[in-house]
Amino acid sequence: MQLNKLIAFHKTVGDATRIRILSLLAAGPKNGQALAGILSLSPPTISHHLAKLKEINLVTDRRNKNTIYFHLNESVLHQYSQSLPKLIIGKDNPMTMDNSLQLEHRKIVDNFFSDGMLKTIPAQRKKKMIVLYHMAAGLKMGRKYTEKEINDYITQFHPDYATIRREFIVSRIMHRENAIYELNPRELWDEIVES
Amino acid sequence: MQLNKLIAFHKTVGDATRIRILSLLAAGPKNGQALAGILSLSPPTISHHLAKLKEINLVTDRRNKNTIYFHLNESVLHQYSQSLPKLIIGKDNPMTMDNSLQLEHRKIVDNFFSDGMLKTIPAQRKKKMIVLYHMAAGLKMGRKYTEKEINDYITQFHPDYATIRREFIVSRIMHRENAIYELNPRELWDEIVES
DNA sequence: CTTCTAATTAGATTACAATCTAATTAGATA
DNA sequence: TATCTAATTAGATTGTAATCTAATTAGAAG
Repeated sequence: MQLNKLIAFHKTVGDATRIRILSLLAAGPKNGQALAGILSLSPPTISHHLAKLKEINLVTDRRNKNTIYFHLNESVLHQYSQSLPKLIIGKDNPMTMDNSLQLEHRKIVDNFFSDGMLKTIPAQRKKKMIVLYHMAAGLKMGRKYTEKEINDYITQFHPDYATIRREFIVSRIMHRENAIYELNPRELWDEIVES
Repeated sequence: MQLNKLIAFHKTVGDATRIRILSLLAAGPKNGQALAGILSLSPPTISHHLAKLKEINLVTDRRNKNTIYFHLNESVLHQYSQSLPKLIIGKDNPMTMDNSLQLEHRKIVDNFFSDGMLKTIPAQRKKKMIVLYHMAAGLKMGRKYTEKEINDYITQFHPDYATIRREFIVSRIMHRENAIYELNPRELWDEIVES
């Protein structure tokens, strides 16, 4: 799947009329005039859109007597939909936080935690980051937390919630806005932990 | 995820320049001038594209001194990429059947299909089974099909519908009774493909 | 408070895309 | 062959979007 076709796919599909056509075809093949009627558009306009959809093989046509029926090609839809993340970041599945825990990370976590409690805050930057990362894994991306909620959450790992809460901010794992706390996007974390 | 945002996503991402920006940001955060330099575009043009990417939250920005670093938000990319098939055909995975496509199956399918069309019918039994299995995934379990419907359906993958229709029968993916075609129960398939 | 740097906004240009009406084509059927 | 139907092509109009230069803003740093 090369770049140009993938861009063409997204451009083609980034149009309300064409999305409506695809939705209609998903229910079964239809001919041009039927589509024109349902969508209140002229036959040439439908022809125009179908031509674009056919260009990328999202739609195929089959004639029966005088009428041409247009069919949705579902597998092309799936193929293209899955290709963009693959192209941009080299994979198609979001990895979960714990998937990124390599053996080394696991060791460090085992060393610094006992029965789930953080024994001491690591002095080494990298180890500290891994430990913070581990604790933050239980917070929900996109959720907003009050300061009290954060404090309560942190005390499940360590009594000194103030220090650790501060570390979450300075390490840029979280940010605070008007006393509301929230996780930063995942990709930012990676950059931090790798560094 | 509502329609308008999804269309906006595809429109936004259906542009070569923005794809290049996203690819660059996937390697790590960059500031505007860096992007302008790499892409040989003016800073206002970069600003324009980044504004569109920020509108749909694909990109976030964070200031450090005088420089603003732009970050890719991977999870948004995944979310949107998976939403289109869900919207159009009511699910995001190619059929329950295709869920069983392991990596190996995926590779074979990618090899034998190009833009949804079957390039050649595999000679190896196992590969042929996987390819047939893939094509049959768009048929509905329990539904009865006329021969013409089956022919029409198959031509979306390959012009030689007669051969493939016969393969469906001999492989026991489908059966025919009084010129009516119907899928065999799933559990029969598994046994066939694994064997 | 002035100056520097990076980013954005304003405004213009150019290219492309959605839609229409009118004309044309491709097959089917009589 | 003549005619009918559905689809496409031609050509015009209108709207949107990519890109540039020039002017402006937002912070940082002296």
